[in-house]
Amino acid sequence: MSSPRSARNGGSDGSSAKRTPDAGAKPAERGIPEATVARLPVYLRALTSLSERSTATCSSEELATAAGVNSAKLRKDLSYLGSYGTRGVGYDVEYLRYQIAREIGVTQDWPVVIVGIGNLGHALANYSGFSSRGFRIVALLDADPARQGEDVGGLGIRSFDDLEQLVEEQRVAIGVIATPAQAAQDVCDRLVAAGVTSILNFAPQVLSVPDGVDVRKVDLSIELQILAYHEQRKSLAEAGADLETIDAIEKVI
Amino acid sequence: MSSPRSARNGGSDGSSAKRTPDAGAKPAERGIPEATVARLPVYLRALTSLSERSTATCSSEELATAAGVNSAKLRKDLSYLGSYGTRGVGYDVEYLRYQIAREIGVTQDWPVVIVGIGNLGHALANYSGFSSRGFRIVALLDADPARQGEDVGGLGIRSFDDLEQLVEEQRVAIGVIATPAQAAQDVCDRLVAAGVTSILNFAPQVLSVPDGVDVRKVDLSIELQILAYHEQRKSLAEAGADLETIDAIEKVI
DNA sequence: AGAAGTTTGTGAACGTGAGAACAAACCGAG
DNA sequence: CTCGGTTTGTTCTCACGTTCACAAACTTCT
Repeated sequence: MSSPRSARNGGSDGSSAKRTPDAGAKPAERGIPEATVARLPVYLRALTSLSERSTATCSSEELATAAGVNSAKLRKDLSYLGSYGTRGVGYDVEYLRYQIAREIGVTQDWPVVIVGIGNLGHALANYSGFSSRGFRIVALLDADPARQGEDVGGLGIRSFDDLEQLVEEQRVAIGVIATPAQAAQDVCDRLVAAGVTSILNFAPQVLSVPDGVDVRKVDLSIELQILAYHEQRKSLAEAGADLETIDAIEKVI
Repeated sequence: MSSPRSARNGGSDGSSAKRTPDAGAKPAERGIPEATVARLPVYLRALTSLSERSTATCSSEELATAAGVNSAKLRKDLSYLGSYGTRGVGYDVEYLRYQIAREIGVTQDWPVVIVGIGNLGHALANYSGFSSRGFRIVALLDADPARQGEDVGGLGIRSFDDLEQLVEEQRVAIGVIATPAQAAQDVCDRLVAAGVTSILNFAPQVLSVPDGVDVRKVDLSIELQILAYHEQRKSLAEAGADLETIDAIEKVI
């Protein structure tokens, strides 16, 4: 895994983007475990929800329930950020919310470009959850001239050739790929060359990127297939048969 | 976690749906590790791609590269399914592809309902990756009468009230939720009551379901936030400053 | 047939994550 | 001020996942 161009995918649960274990020189470098990082946005959302209901403080138990995890895990996750709670009392909702937002980095604004404005691209462009959480879509790009000029969610679709200029001018660090699979790697290469260092990939395609670039993938059909696996097991189990036997028989066939 | 209605979310990397550890009576029960299950669809896709290029056999190294993992992990994953390779030679592409497809359960056809046909629902309904991989969308449901009747990808949008009848008649086991967050739990409850036992949730909302029901979530803004976290660390590191110091200073403020 | 070269499958070491349990710290009542 | 109740932060243990390393098994060449 020391090639200059290694795919940074894998991980334990479908989508992922692990940083190289030894990204820095120091051994620990105050690193928050990846599993915890993935849960922080969930806590943030739960806190926002509590805040909207004018809740001033909450216990780890309440917050954990709202976030769908157990309280021990929650407390351990929060302990990586620091000691922001008060024993015997709980957490101040607003304070904790700000601390998590700061740790994730969503107190600042992140400009984002979306490439590939098909069905999915349209949905992403219209998704309000981005702007409300520190992300600002600065451009919608598509290689197809027929689509260019069309207005989607208040933004015009522009040529993919505008990419380099855009990234430089607006300091875009995050790109979203919503193109067909066969175009994904080329688009990815252009994004990286233009200076994008974080990519969210919706195309069903393994992307290979140089070190220092993070890729996370969201793959709809993979999620369904994982569900299908469990569903199949359920129906087999329901049939009251011994799973090993069935598998053994099927394999012989 | 023994409540009759426990949220089955969490997991190490964003989206997930762990089964209860002791789902069956036996200790092992030929269970394939969850992390492996999540990668099988990736291998399946890589094999399909190789097959389309008329490749008859491949080594674990080749397949691993195509799937974006390292070869040791690939071999270990495949070893949970059985011994389908030949030492000194590699794997027969077609044979292995069928074995993985059978293990996942995509050799059969899975009827799927999609609830909530907004922007995202439209995109999902038009996504060709479902049908080509063993999933058949049997209905698009929406509670909004204004949307009902509209044709999306060859299917008419129907009333959400048709759900129960549909699930029974077509033996639907998998449901996709693409509604706004505030409707998600209600829709989820209706789906479960109707007999759906696997749910793919796109709404930014923690769902609570009874035991025996699997939920996987796909959350776009969470993925972006995870990227933002790493992006922030990158820019701090690039500034050449000691991360601990910066964090310490910011926290005092 | 035997030797040399490949490649799989797996045992063992290592690292990471989850959960239980508990001491430390805080609040409020008396 | 002290005591009892509450809740956090942390330690310890166990389970899971990843990676290394190598024997077993196969092919090919001589």
